[in-house]
Amino acid sequence: MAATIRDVARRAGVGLGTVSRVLNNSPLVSPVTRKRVLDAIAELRYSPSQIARSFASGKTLTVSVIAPFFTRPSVVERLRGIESALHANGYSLVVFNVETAARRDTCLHDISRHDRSDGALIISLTPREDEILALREAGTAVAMVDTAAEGMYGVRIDDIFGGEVAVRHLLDLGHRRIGFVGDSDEEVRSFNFSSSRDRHAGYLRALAAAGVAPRAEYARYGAHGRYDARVLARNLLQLPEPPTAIFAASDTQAMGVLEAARDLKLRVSGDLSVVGFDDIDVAEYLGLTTVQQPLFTSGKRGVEILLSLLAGDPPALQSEVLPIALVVRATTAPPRPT
Amino acid sequence: MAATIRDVARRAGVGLGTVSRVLNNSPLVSPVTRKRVLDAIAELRYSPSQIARSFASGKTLTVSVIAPFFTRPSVVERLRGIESALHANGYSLVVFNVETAARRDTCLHDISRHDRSDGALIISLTPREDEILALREAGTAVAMVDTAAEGMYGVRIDDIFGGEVAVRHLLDLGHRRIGFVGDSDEEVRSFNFSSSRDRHAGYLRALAAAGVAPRAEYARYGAHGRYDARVLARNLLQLPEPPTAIFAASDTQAMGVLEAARDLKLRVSGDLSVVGFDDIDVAEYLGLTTVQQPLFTSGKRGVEILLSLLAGDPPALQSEVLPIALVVRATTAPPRPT
DNA sequence: CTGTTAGCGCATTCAC
DNA sequence: GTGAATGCGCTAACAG
Repeated sequence: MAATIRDVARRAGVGLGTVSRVLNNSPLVSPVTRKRVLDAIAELRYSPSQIARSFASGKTLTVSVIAPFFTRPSVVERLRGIESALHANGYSLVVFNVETAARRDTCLHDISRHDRSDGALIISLTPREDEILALREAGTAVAMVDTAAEGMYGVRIDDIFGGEVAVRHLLDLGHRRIGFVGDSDEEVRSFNFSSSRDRHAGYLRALAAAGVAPRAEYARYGAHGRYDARVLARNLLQLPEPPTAIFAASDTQAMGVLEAARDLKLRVSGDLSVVGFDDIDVAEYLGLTTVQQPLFTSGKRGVEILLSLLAGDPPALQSEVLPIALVVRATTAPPRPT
Repeated sequence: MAATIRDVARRAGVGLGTVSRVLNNSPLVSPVTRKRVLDAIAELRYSPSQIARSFASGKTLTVSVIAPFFTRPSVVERLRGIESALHANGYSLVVFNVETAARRDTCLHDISRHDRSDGALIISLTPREDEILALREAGTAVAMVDTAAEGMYGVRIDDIFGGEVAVRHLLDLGHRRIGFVGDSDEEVRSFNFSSSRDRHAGYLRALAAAGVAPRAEYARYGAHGRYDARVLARNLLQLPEPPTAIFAASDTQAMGVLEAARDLKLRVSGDLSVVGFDDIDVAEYLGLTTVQQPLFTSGKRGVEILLSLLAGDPPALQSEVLPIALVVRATTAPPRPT
């Protein structure tokens, strides 16, 4: 039914290879021949079979991306950067949404059978050592976005520093009783996320630098999302000596904190200061003070790194670190004088 | 480097076709032979080449989805439903993000070369007649999500009814001066979106049913998103006789309306009632009254429809209509007595 | 510059 | 039940 390259060759009265050359923009074709071929292609409404092409060339012009919870605004924005860069380079994007630990493992395993795609992008998930080994052994081209791992190329931010910046801001405002709401250990472990943990480390570091002793009861962990964060924050705020400020490991969790404040009729920033992380779209709407990171750019850079890997010239830096910035809005202020 | 089916055959001491049969779970293989083959596969760590497989079989086990502005929360949620259903059926998902009219056209055109994928899902975009023709001619399997078009299968909601429900709610509360904020004609035209237009039609219908004469100056259109909606709503609210309620064509635009109210120090719902559409995640956070539609389900159903199409037994209904529901929250109340 | 050839790895006929 | 043979449509390497 559909015309093949052979039909075109016959129609144009040329060899099969010549058509192929025209298709691939080889310079080794005389203008007249090229035109004849192009005419035949147009007349036959020929369109080359991508699968056959991939099969013969070994290249699929497709990249897989493994995205945990791809509905999270921060992930979506990274994906947008990825899709955009990929499309600009003629690549297609196949998406794997990881919402369970089991799927995390199978996805990470499957990409080593580098077959359906030329390479993979891994968002936020850190491969374990054995997985890294398998990937390397299989020779799969991989770029990591928002994480780093031994010997892997990628782009990320300094989450520890980010946490530090957020908490230092609160300290500078005069807060001393500062809470933290982040991802549960279980979640961190089963997916091997690192950002919440690192941001917590930054929180501790900032406290230490200011000579403020951390209190165990001020750090709470739950499933990512508004709902858990809301409960955790409520608990925090009902402590005998509640924190005057809370640093949430993400803007989404910060929203839960804001809800908790609302629940308890606390005024933000009067009674409670809140800092988030990511600067997702709604943060501005909410007037949320947060740590901004270049989400779109991270996806874009991830693609660029992957493409250089595929092209055979790895980037100079293994792990590129993107800049972050504190965005001060309306949810932070000095604590109420006691 | 990687083992092929031939290696496995040799290793197992069987013919090449037998291995293929084992791979495809053909019953025409004796248990002992099957075991021998499976052992060889395991020993060689063989994994069949998907491209070769697709090439030989003509099936790619991949579905393309064309999503306009896939960062919009409503679209993301549909995508999640799509990814989930696709994965459950062993299909991969390749995503095309459409953010310009030009890309809309090329994407819609490209899927007719049904080659890289077995079929396509089109979200929210309505193909024009010539595009439908091309799709049909090419024999591409397509399911539409959130739109409908002559002769195409798909799943959607009744947006006109949805608009009507929203506005009737406002009328029931006693509002008579009701504004509308929706997508600009230009946007609607270049992408061929239909939902905003339909919801506006529902708005008019509800007004008519209540015997309220529509006022041209009460309907404003701009680019989708908070920013334009905010400006439009501000204009609306600064009219000599401003509306007491505004129906926004989407929750995102409703957020812009809420911002406008904040700008003008109007209290929602005291001074102004607001209704959105979609019931995206933040709607609950905002206490936004809105029209809920089954986003995840729409994606899931879209996939199911597409798969039946691919399986050769088209669904009974061409265009399935999903239910919607008014969710009354805190942004609507009776108008202030005059 | 151009035509011809040999596979890419597998599914799918066929004979046996 | 099983093995061998053909071809999917194209690219790449080779002669010319």
